[in-house]
Amino acid sequence: MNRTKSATRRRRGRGSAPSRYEELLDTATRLFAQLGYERTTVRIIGSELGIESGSLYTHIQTKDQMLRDIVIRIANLFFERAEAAVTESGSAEDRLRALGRAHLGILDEQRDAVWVYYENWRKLEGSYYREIVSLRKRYEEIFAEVVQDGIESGEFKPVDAKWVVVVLLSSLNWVPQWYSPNGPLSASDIADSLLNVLLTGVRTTNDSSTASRTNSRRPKR
Amino acid sequence: MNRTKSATRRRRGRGSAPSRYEELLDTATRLFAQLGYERTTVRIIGSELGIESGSLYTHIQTKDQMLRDIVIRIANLFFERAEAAVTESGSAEDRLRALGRAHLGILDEQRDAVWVYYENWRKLEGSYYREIVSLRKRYEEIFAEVVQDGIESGEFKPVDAKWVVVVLLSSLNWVPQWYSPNGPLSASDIADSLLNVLLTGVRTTNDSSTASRTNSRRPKR
Amino acid sequence: MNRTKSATRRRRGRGSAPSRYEELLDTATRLFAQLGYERTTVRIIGSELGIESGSLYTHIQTKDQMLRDIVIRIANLFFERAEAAVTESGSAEDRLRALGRAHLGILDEQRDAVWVYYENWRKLEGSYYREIVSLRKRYEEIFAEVVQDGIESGEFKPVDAKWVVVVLLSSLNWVPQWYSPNGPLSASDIADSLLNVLLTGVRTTNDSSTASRTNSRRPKR
Amino acid sequence: MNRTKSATRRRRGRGSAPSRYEELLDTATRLFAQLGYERTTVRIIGSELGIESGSLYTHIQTKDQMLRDIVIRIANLFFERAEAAVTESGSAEDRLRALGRAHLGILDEQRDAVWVYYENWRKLEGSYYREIVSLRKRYEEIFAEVVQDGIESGEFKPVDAKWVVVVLLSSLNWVPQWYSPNGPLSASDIADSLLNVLLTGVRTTNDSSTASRTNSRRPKR
DNA sequence: ACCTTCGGGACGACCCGTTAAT
DNA sequence: ATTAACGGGTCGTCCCGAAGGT
Repeated sequence: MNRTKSATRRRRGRGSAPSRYEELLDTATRLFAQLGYERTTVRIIGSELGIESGSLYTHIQTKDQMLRDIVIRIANLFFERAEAAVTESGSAEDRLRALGRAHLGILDEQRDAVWVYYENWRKLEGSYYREIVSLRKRYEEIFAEVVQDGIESGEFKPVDAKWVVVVLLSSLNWVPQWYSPNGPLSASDIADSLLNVLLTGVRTTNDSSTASRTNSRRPKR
Repeated sequence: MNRTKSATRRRRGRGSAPSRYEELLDTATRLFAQLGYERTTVRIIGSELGIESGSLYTHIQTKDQMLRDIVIRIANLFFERAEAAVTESGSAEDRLRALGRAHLGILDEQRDAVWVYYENWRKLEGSYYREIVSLRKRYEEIFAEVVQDGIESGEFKPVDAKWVVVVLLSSLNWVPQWYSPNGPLSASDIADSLLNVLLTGVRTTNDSSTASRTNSRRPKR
Repeated sequence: MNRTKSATRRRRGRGSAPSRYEELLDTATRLFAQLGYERTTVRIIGSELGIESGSLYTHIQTKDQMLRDIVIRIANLFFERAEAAVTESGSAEDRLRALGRAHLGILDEQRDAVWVYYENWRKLEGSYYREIVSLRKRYEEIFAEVVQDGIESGEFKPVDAKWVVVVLLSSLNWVPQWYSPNGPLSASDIADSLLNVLLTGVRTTNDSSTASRTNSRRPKR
Repeated sequence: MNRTKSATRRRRGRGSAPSRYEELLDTATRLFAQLGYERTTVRIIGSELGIESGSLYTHIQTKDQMLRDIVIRIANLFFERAEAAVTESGSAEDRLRALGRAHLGILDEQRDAVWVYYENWRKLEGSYYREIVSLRKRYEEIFAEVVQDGIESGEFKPVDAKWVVVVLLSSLNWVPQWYSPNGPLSASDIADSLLNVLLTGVRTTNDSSTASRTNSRRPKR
């Protein structure tokens, strides 16, 4: 309980008492992350909060409304932080790094909620699902534009922006799968390390013809 | 159903009729992938096969034993194919490309099973879970060794092999999230495109000092 | 709500403000009539009144005490009005018509409460149930006495008073099942129309022997 | 259990084994009649049948589907029997008596189901509700036509057919409220007694002017 | 060998009438 | 009058087993 409250407080800033619903949502988030949405019963959520499962329904409408709330909040947060990150002027590389740090910063702050988001967003129904799909698409476009900018300005090689975005977002999105918050690496460290690899590449010789060689043997879409 | 049966036959080769259990497993795999494990009831599986749910239990022990079977088979398959891929001699790059193609080739062949694997391996209990963890670890090591080889032979830059593996495996593992089998891209295409980005990098100038710069400014969480 | 309040005022007369309890009871009555007792939750009643369900319990003891109150009031009202109707002197027919008008007049004034009464009186427990049974019995006796009077005075045919009462009370009791207050018929109209049928009969020829004929042929079952 | 089975057998005739569903429906009917639909839980139904509540759902879809089934069957039965009753030729009176006997005959055969029908038909949803409304309307029309025939042939007085039907159907519909199957009266007895009252009337003098007198003295609401 | 029928028994989400603290 | 909760209920669904039919 202490943990829950302090987490809420941290997120919502000092002084403002977190509403009971926010506390429930925090607990639910943690449990959904630990056990999975389906395996987390309302009884478990209740007992974690020290109340009966029925009492939950003083504050929530349905279990899946909680999931929706968690998912939509995070999807919006990703989008907003990304927008904020690219408004800062700077080189394409700087902005890409800002995007990476913003992305993993959210993971750092809201680990459980992010995990719940990744695992469950496809389960949302109808309009909620479509809203998420749309947000995810616009999120990708923010990345793609930065890469495109870099290519056009000559800062980046004339690669296919799409594949760069795929590699970058894959790397970022996969982090929750292996990242342990107690490890020595901060979110920024990871973002920079991943970007270093992506930006620098691996091959010693700058044989840029290789790309076209391998790519050329398929007519492409 | 035709699709299911022929898929089974293809996989088992030699025209041998698939056992009833294999048919059940194929159907279950498809449903677990479509609906999720928890939302797939034994009644749904049965009705998809044209039998009652109770009749399933002539062939299986429990529902989660089916899941175990699917997951473990795929985990082993990934490992075996990777091992096979690196025994072929060749440059580090060639072997890395072979690993990528092998990885995505499995996705191509067994899309549903692979998805089920990704989504559910963490749910396995005790020794099964540990078996998977171990297989995944050894799988990563195969990748790491190739990268390390490349670095030592001078074929690759003296980067941190770990991060290269992270980026590569992330990119590969994330493919199921966006890959549509009806699209114009084959598994090999994708593997090569991803590797091109990784090997070549993005930045025009090879300012390798950037890495240390950005990494050094760590205040930490 | 306006409707409810004015209805209450009308019923209690003398301009005295209806107590809060009366307001609750009016709202509950309306909801019990619309949704049925079981389907009307205390939360619905509260929200209709603009308060929380818990706040209801400042005014009431239990939900079923409200039901009791509604039912008993109506049962008493039926009885009292019937008693008042027969004290007026007049022919048996006049008194029967007065009874009919009184009965349907209550329906007109307190449609919802009457409906609640009909639908739920059997659910009352123990002494409350017995009280209602007794009131209903005495109510019937008032009707039976008037019919008996009419027979003995020669105003009515020498029929079995019991069956006359059954037909009359059935007709009156069934009115709520089809009566719409917005229709063109007043309670008095209906009472008179029903009594006209009952008093006059349907058959053209006054073959009073028919009654015994049909009744006599039956040992049956 | 014995009671249930024999009741089923009686209705379905000898030899044909009643399906399990029919048995459940019989038990549910009895309980719905005794306790009311809302107060009859699936657990009670199960325990009455000697099985767990969950096992009920091998045979039924939902609790309210059982209610629907009971109600619709009875509504149809009323309609079919009425249609059969009027196809027999005879005087209007004969046909009216046949209708009355048919109506109460159903009550006699299926007391509980009829009661459940009366108490719950309004709770059916959407199309089911509309189906019942329609059946009830056509049922009334059968009665109205017979009365109209009687009037036109001169067998009945030139009264308003509508009110005759109201009185007759009210009397018949109200019977379940007071009828005890163990009493000395058969369904046919009751039907005939009610019809005697209705056909013969109560008033000694056949003063047919009364109707207009009483009706005219009210201007209407 | 394969399937059906019938069932067990636990548990799912959710809702009930009601109370205590404020 | 509110807010939060209780505690036991609701219907419905789950996975699984056993008996028996072919």
